[in-house]
Amino acid sequence: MPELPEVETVRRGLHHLVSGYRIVQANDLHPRAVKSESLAPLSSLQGARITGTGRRGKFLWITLDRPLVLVAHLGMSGQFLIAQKDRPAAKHIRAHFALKKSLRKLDLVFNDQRTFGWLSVEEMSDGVPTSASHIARDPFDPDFDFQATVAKLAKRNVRIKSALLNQEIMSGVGNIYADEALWRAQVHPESVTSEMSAKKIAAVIESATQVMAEAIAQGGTSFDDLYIDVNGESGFFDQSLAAYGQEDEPCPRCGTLIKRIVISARSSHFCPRCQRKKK
DNA sequence: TTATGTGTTCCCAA
DNA sequence: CTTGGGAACACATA
Repeated sequence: MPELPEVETVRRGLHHLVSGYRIVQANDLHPRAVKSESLAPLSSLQGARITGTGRRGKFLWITLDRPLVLVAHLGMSGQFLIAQKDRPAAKHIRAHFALKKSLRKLDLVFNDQRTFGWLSVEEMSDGVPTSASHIARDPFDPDFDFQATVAKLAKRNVRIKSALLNQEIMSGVGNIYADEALWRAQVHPESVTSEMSAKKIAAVIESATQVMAEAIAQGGTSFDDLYIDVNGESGFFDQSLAAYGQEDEPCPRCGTLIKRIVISARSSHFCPRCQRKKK
């Protein structure tokens, strides 16, 4: 399931490959492919030219030469793929776009095994599509307010792991990068935010930003071919994971075996020696 | 057959 | 009204 680094990898790929192309044809191929709140069906985008891309947290959008955007959320398994002859056809295609730029033609598909992802046609409001208006800025947003985010976390009464997954406090972090950020900051995932020092909270945000920046540089994390970019390529950050998915493997910092616990129905991986609740 | 999964939203209780 | 926790959503794989 794509988190910010994977969504950003997809956005960059799309930006590079489809900017300037005109949507010749657009069709949804599954009843849940397009959000019910969508202002219009995908077919209404026929004739529009793609001018660029945008992202906040895990929400992604394609801008057009009209006052509407095509918004996408990849959910747990959504993919944008450029069809290529030498690649087997994707098995869960939910939407298809035929694109054209002078004599060049491209087929862009939205593929999604688990159908938690969606597309929708929306208006922009305050710099983001309406469906993302409740999503907090991510740490790569030029207007991200670091101190305000520390303060917001400090007054919550939740476990830090849950707070990191809350996209209304700070967006972009999912289960993988939450575990990695906490490992780097040496914070126990069950530490309660209101009991943490501002310095510790700041360290967690800094670690999250740093680990996501490194992951973007590696093209994201791919465990299997569920996460791949628009060209079908996997990212390499899985080789750099210190905690996530490393149950019973030695902590890269101290050698203690990484432990797995469940916090609000999600797996959390941490080092029981260097991530203590009291610190 | 059962457990698990990179996410979000909705419902309920405090 | 606000906040936090858990279930639900759907499908594939181990």
